[in-house]
Amino acid sequence: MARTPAPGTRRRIMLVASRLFRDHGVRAVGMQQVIDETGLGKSLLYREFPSKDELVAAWLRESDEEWWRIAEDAIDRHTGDPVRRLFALVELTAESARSPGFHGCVFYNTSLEFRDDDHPGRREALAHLRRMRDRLRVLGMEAGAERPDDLADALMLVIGGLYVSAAALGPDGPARVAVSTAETLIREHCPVPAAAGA
Amino acid sequence: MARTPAPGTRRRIMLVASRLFRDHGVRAVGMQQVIDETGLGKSLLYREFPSKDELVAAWLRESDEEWWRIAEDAIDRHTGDPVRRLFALVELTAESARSPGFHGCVFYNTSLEFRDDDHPGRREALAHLRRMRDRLRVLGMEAGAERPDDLADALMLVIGGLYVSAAALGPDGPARVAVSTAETLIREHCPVPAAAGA
DNA sequence: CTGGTCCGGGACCGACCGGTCCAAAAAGCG
DNA sequence: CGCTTTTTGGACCGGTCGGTCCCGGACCAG
Repeated sequence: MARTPAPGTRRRIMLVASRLFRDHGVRAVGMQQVIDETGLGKSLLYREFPSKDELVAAWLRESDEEWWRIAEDAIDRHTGDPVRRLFALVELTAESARSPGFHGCVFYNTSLEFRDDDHPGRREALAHLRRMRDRLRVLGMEAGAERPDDLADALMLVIGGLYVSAAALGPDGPARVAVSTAETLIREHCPVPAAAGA
Repeated sequence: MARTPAPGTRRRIMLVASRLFRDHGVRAVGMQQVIDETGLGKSLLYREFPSKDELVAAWLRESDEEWWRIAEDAIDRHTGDPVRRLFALVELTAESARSPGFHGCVFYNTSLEFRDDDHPGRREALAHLRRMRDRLRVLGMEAGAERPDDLADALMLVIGGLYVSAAALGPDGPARVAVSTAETLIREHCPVPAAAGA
């Protein structure tokens, strides 16, 4: 008998593919390149992922899961302060955009690379973006925003703008005011809880 | 002798290339496709544009020029009202993002497709984005913003977010609050000119 | 008509694309 | 050891990429 169909294989592929897709974009990376950099065989990759499209989709699915693991953790560090919980999500994106070789949000980027709604990668990307929007809306509601939908969408704009402008013009571009801009918008949308005095 | 090296040729190529690149992205469009849809010969295209990279760069250069023609015109429709002049630029981008097959800002998109700083297309794209930032800063200054740089960058975020989110989630996504968000930010940054009374 | 210019577009180039197949090597097991 | 299973990685498939070359026809001036 045989077993051990190599447990770490899938993770190894995903690690390499993730780095390549993130740094260079999906269309700019060939499957041969992924294979070469994993050191694995071609058949092994195509057994794990039946096609490039599926690899892309799986990559975004895992990226989404990882994002929410990190994000919910960051949010949970501010239990009891609903405004800061909302704010944490913006801070997290701003922080990620400050990393050296940053080239934008993989979800936005992939949705732009594949404009056919049937593409599995695009579908995963859009699903993530909708989840972001929803999460912001709920957090905005809990923060007491008068119009949580509007606040969530406004923050989505700031976050999206932060991503693309940091990718294009770097962290010293418009991205530098992202956090303070979000702060302004949150304050505008949330009635002051009469902090200490009034 | 000979002449008439076909005067409208360049424009015809540019028209087709522009539509294809805008709608499908640069990497998704082959030169053969451009040639086929122009109805022109292969040799003619490569005489006018020595390579695809140069065609892309020329496309963005012309798109930039066209943008500023339209934008300055929109701005000039509000002479004497510096706040509305600033606002006009945001309204214009919001309007363009509402067109049916909208797939984002060609400058942001192309800069994301080509991440090598030596790529001529990327260079043109980034140059345009810097011009946007500068123009917003000057308009912000003229509108009496306390910190024109910060206002310009905040508006860049809103505009960038508007583009990507409209491309991904459509005009009913976060893009719908772009104009009102920009309004909020402009008001926040510009000391009220004591409208009528005070 | 003749001579010359311009142009459409197919042949072709080497390279790479995503993907399939398979032979040989490697690794696990008794 | 030998047997089985896994794995490697190259050969190969048809197709497309950007780009070059060039043939034949259209066009025009004389």
